[in-house]
Amino acid sequence: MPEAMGITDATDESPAEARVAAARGSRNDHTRRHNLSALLTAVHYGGPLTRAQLTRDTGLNRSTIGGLVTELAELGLVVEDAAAETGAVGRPSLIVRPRRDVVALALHPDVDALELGAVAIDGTVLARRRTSVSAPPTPADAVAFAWEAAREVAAELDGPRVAGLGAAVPGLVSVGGEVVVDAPHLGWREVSFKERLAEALELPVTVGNDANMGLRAEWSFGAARGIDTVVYLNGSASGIGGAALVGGRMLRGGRGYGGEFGHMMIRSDGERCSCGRRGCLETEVNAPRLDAAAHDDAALDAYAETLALAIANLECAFDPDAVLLAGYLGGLFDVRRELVQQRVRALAFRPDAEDVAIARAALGGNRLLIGAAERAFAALLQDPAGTALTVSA
Amino acid sequence: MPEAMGITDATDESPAEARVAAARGSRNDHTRRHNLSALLTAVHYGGPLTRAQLTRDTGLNRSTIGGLVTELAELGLVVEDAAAETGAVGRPSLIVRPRRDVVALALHPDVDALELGAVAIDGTVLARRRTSVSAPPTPADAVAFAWEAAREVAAELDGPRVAGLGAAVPGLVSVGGEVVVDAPHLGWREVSFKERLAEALELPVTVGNDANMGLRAEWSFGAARGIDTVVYLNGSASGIGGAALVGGRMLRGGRGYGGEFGHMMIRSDGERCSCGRRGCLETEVNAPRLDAAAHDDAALDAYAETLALAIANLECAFDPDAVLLAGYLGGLFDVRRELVQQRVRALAFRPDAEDVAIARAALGGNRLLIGAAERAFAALLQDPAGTALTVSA
DNA sequence: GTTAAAATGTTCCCGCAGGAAACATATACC
DNA sequence: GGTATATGTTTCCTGCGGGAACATTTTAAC
Repeated sequence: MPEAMGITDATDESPAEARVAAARGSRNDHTRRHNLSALLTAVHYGGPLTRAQLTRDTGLNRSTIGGLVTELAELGLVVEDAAAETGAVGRPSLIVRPRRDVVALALHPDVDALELGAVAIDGTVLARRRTSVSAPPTPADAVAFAWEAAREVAAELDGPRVAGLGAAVPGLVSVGGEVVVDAPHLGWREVSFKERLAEALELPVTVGNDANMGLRAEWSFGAARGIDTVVYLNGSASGIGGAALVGGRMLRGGRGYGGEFGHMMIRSDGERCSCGRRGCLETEVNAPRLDAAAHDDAALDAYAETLALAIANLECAFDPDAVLLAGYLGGLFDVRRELVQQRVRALAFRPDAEDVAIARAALGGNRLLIGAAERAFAALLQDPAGTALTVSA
Repeated sequence: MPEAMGITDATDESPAEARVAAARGSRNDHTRRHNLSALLTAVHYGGPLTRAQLTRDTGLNRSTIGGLVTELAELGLVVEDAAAETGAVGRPSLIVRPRRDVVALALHPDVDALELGAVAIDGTVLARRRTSVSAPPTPADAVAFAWEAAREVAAELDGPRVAGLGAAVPGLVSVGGEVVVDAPHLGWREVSFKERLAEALELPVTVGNDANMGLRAEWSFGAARGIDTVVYLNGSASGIGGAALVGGRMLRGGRGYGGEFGHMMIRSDGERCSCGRRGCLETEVNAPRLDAAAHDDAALDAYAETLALAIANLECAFDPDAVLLAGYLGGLFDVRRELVQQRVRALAFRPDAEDVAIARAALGGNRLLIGAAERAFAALLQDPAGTALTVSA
């Protein structure tokens, strides 16, 4: 886990971490929880690891690692395999891997389809169900689909143990995920989606914005793996969704509405946007316009320039280590890669602009499922011994 | 410390917290360090607190608090006073207060002056030295001034114990504070300011951007006290400095150049900025222009409108709980308060825009000294027993 | 004034967590 | 087959916080 070393610690840059520390005393068993979490998290992100590797990574004692791994195995979260052929001198170390029958469900209600997946704790999508819909689904549609698809998926996987369900919703979600405040393309407003899903499925549910889920997935297993300062822009039929990771923390904002980069003003004389302002990025560069310009080089150049301006503005605010483009913005970047990079460098305010990697997102159609599942796994990863799994028959 | 409760925890929104957990095992004595830190931090931010209050706030046992407070007292960091008259039933609880002879030095080199202050661990500025300069000071000037002023201040305070020195520099500072990459108004480029200060003063030194230091101060003892999602804009002779607190974490960016909101594009047909782009906020609204418009209502209205547009853009990205304005932007806000608030609401993309408090920063001339000192205290607050103090005679 | 009640400080002992060392085991190399 | 090396396992130790019992200091009641 060398990438983890780059994260700034609390002393350095996080005043609030220090203040929150004042509010919570620490008991002795917190240590155990923390270390169990550390190990499960390590094999979650790092794939199968030997006990020896875990010992080195954590700095803990061999004997301590032994006890911790045994506890995780007894909890049914990991298995230990005999070592493979390594060719190294010495007793081969046991390989610790997460059990793939521990899964999270991921739900993605969108304008034209409903999709549910079961994702193993190692990040692989084990099963999925998808239904196209002619009209945007209502919350009730989505709950009913989730219930049915969850049953089918559980049967297909032969009784997985489910950590919870994560839902990626294209719209504004309140900061705790309780309420879908406004999902314009779905037509949802002030919907207690989390509660309704939890009641129907009898699972722990987390609901979040789709762009945040997408970035989470890319950070966990995709193009932003282990990079903790990232700006993410996703172009879809429902506009441009944005998200950012700031020093390893997901930008959410006070009410949960942060990261709406699609509505950053990019041309003060631009067209009026549905949000009431002028020249928002998603009004200037959107799917219909790009489709229309598919074979118009000059128009594509202009859109690339606009995208570059947006990226330069975001770099100015966030100074990210990576800018990730997904959806049709990823497509535009593919056909105007050089131009975008060159213009971003020219427009960049800061030195070392070439250090910022602009890249297309990697996970494709699995992105939202993986991200939402990641979100659902978070509680288990943080407290492996204290988080119950639901055996789904 | 009720304000601390609003901070989102790692499960909720901070994927990287989880991953870094994997990289560091926890030993048993980490608990002790954490709890010592919690207590010292509590009295640092919360002022004098009784042991009983600490017991309630931390959830720790009375006996544990007793041991911890005794250790902090033996370290010379706090003193225990007999209780004041409370009128409450029961044995009066001892009052724990930080010792005011524990100080941090704060240095602020600016275009027209050099300033150094000694700030006690309770946040009060105990002593200061200031020198006006006719030309921007060189790094050598600043180091020489710091050395001399530190000696004078130490003499005045009769041998304080110094946690370190923090410097607030108006310019880009690399992420670890090692290098002042570019401070255009000072004319500093690629200066190893931290190392030079540390060698001259023989103290632990931290160097940071002035806007970050300002926001840190406001978060600790000013208008953003305990608010963990904040956008900060400071207008000064050297342009507009920006900073942001994102979920309690200071926005710094991958190289330390984050938060440069002064160079956010605000008018695509605006004037060319020194950074090469057009219509940057600090080109559109700056000190000379505001001075010239001091008695021109229409011009002031226009500048207020531009400021509102910038705030709306920032709200769109950050969804802050508070927007803090300092320097001449605070002045503009004072004379066009209603207009700015009304225009921000009208331009806001999100619902509940009225929840966002726009306010003028509070700490005035002490802000940078307090912020830089806070930064210097951070190591001591995080590890009270493991951080040495320098006795300054 | 005396006594009771309440809140807090202090002391002593316990359980739990990780560390360290000794020992056991499994591989490669000679 | 013996040795060096790396790792798993066992045992004992230290350190930390919790809890109970006791001591102390105040207010309230009579």
